[in-house]
Amino acid sequence: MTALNSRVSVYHSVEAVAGKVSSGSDLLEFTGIVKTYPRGQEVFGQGEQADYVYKVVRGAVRCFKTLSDGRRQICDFALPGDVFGLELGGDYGVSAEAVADCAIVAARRSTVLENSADPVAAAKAMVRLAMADLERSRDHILTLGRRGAAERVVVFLLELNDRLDGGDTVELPMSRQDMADYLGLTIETVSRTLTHLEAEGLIALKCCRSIKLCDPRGLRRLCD
Amino acid sequence: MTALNSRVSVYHSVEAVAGKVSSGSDLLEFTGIVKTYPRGQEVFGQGEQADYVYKVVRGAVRCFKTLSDGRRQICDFALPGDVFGLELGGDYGVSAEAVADCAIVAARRSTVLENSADPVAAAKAMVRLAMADLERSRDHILTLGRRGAAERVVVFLLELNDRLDGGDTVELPMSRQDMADYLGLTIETVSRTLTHLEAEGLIALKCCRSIKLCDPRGLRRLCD
DNA sequence: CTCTGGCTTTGATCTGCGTCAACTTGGCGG
DNA sequence: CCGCCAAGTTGACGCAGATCAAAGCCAGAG
Repeated sequence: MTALNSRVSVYHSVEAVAGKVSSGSDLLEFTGIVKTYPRGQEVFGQGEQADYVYKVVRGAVRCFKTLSDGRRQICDFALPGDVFGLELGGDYGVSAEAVADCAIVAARRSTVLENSADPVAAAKAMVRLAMADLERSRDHILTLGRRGAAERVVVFLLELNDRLDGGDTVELPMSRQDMADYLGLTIETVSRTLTHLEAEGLIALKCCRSIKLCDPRGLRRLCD
Repeated sequence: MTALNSRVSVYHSVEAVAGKVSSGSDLLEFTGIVKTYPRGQEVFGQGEQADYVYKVVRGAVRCFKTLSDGRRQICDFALPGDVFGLELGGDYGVSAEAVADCAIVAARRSTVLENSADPVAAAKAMVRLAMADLERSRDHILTLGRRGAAERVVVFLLELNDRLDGGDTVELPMSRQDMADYLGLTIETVSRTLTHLEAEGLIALKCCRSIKLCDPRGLRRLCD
C-alpha cells in the first residue's frame, strides 16, 4: 500500500551527515531506493519494526507521537538532507508522515551500520546524528517548558530559516496545524501570533506559507 | 574550586550501559575518579569545553538549560547508573548540578571513546546511550507539549518509580522547584496537584520527599 | 530549648492561551 | 469564470495554571 502510487529510483550517496558539524572523517554511507510520498502519506508508524533508516531528498516529514485520545505532538521535522527513523532497538518510537509531497531514500539499518566499509566511522556518524537530534530535542524541551506563545513561534521561524537557508524568507512546508502540534499550541494561537508579529513589523506574511523575516535582530531579541 | 571539599577515590568499571536495553555485547568501559559533590554544586556549565563524560554512582544530577531572564528548564535527571555529559562536539549544551549529595565518576571522553579496547563496541554503546536519551527526550516533549498539569506529575512519578525501582514508594531526590522546572510548571501547581492526587487516594505523601503510589493502575490510566 | 531561614502548602486573584463559532481566503476542478 | 472545500483568520468567552501573598513546617545553629 505504501508504494502504490510512488515512482521509485535507485539512490546512492556517501555524504557528510548533519551538514554544519560534520568533519571530513564522519561519513555515513547511504544506499537505497528513492520513493516519492504524496502529502499526508505515512512513512512508518510508531511501534513498527525499525528495519529501515530514511533520508529526505525533497519535501518534509513530520515525526510525532500520539496520545490515546488523539492529541498529537510533533517531535521533529525532517527537511531535505536530514536522516530520520534512527532507533535504539526494535521499534520506531514515533510515527512519520510526509508533510508535503516528498522524495525519500530508505536504507536498511543493517546496510548502513554493519556492512559499511568502515564500521567505526559509520558508528561515529550515527553518534553524531543522534547527538545532533538530542541537542535539538533539548532546545525543543526548553521551548515547550518555559517559553510563551510568541517566543515559541519566533524560535520556530528562526530555526526553520536557519535550516532551510532561503535568505530572509521562510517558505513553510507545513500547515498551521503542524506548526501548532510542534509548538504545543493551537492553530488559532499560532495564527493570532503571526498576525500580531506582522502588526509589529517583525515579519511579513507574503502568503500564509511564505514569511519574510523583516527584523531578524528584533526577532532574536524576543527569545534569547 | 570544584574539588574543594570533595573526597576522591579511583573508580573502574566495565558495565552494561542503560540497564534494561543493553545486550551482552554493548559495554562501555568507564574508568575515572569518583568525586563527591555537595547538593547544589555545579558539575559543569553550559558552554564549557566538554572533555569529560560522567556517571552517577550515588545521588542525582539535574541537566538544564537557562534563558537569559533566568527561566530554567531541566531537560533530564541523571540517577545512579546513568551517564551524562555526552556531547556532540566541543561544548556542553546544558549545565549539570548535583540535586542531592552525589558521588560521580568522571572519565575523559577520549579514554572512553578512542582508547577503548574495542572501539566499535564503544561507539555502539555511545549510540545506544544517545538513542535512549533521545527516546526519553521525545516522551518529555510529548508531556510538555500536550499534557495537563496532573498528567505531567503522574507521568513523572511513574517514570521515577520505574527508574529508581523502590517498590511502590518513590523517594524523590529533588525539591518541588526541580520537579516544577522539569515539568514546565510552577512549584505551587506541583504541590497542589500532589495534594489533589492524595485526596483522590491515588498516592500518599508519607513526607514531602517520599510518595507512595497507592493505585498504580489508576495513575497509569490518567496518562496513557 | 528557641531562633532562623528555606522549603512546602494553601488561598485569592489574574491572565494567557484554549475553546467555540463565525467569517475570509485561496487553490483547484469544471 | 464560478463555485466548492480545505485552510487560515478573527472574535467572544472560559478555564487551567501563573502570580501574589501568607501561613505552616522542619532542620540546623546557637
